[in-house]
Amino acid sequence: MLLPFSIQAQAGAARLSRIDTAHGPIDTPTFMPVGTAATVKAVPQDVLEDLGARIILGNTYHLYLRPGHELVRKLGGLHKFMSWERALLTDSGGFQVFSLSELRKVTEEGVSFRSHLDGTSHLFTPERSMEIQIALGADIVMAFDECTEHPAERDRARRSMELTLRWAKRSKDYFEAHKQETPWGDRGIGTSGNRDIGKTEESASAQLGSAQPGAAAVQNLPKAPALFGIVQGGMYADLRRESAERTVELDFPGYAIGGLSVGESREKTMEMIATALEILPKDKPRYVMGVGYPEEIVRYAAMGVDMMDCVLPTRAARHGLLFTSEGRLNIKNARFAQDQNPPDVNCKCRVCMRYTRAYLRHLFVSAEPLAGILNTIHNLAYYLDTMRSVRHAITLGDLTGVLSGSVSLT
RNA sequence: GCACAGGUGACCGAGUGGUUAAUGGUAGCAGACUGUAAAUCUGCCGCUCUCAGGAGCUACGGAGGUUCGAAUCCUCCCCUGUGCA
Repeated sequence: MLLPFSIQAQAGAARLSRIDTAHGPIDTPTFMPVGTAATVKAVPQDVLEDLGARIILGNTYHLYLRPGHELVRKLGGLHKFMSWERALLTDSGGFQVFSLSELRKVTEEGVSFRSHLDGTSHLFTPERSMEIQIALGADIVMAFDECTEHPAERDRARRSMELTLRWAKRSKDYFEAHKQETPWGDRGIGTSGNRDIGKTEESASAQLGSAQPGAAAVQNLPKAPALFGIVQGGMYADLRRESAERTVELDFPGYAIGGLSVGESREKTMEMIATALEILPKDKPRYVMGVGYPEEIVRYAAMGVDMMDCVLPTRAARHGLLFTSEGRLNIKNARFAQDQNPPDVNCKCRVCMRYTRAYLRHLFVSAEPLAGILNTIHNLAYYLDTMRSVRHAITLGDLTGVLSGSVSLT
């Protein structure tokens, strides 16, 4: 089995499920912190573990340029390199087609980038992206796609979608032929020497009475990574539908919806997600890439999305924006200078349990490195707790509380 | 006391006769951030009004003066730094 996916509870369209990877289980709906350059910026790996992150992202383009995927392979793969024994998903570089649009040229063959680091030229193709992601050793590999810009004319969105479909096929062909070449190979969970990697709070409680979570799970752990296809289609519902259908025909163990949150309205984002979800198989993980604000990810989870990632909690934290149960607060604002409350009075994270807004503001205003660290830890705690409360709500069969934002995060 | 060098908006610091309310930094105030070229970027930053296009006032140590016009030139005064007594 490439990527065991078991749905344990449902509430409306939302599903509580468990994905088993060679590097541990993932309870979904899940939020995946972004660790582009083999680090979730400002957060040590052990803290990510404590916060309950089961899977984080890495980036093909960035890690290929520095330190280089062959070096990472030589050093035992990305998990070992960065000392992260839980699951990893690598983005294919498709988003950089969008974000580095000034530095690249797209052809049928692939995308040639001029490195943002030193200006040198590099050709990324679906095959190359797969090779790099396999060398890095991701548990979940993303097909190489073209993240369509917004706005895009219908014809442009269609051509982009078609290109992504052709690249998806090439990605899959190369991936299937080489997926055994990961640095971790057939090394299972048993040899990782990791702590409690096999169990999660949800799976432990959901499987009461059964064998210890780890033992049963080890049986059918994947021996190779899984490749996800990506739905594109711009902001056109019929193209999204067609993209979803034709991507499903290629048959992947999981599907992503990409090309969203690129400038369109939130209503449009929802519409595109809903459209794709109608087509994507319900018995496989469904991942919306690059979203969103806390209210948004709750919303999408309620619609049946299983996985999401976003730089927002980490980047905004480094810029002084904190997400809390009472809304967003810009910690650098003068009104917090003497505020002795924790960042979020309803949050039990290590930052909120220990520090005041006044202190965090001082750190930020003083440009102390600790400001970004503490802010990021809180924001990730808030996101991960939010998803935890969503999962809990699914087991109770009622998402109205989390959707209205009135649910406690503990 | 003498000789140099200086005194510019909260601070540092350009400008040395006219598009100068005055370049830049810093500090301050606010905003943005969605598969990370982001610990980044943007706006405001003398005062008072404003139909938001502007209008009026006050400003370059102090007081006079020259000039159509002065932060910029002249005189005196005050203050700071360095050196010599």
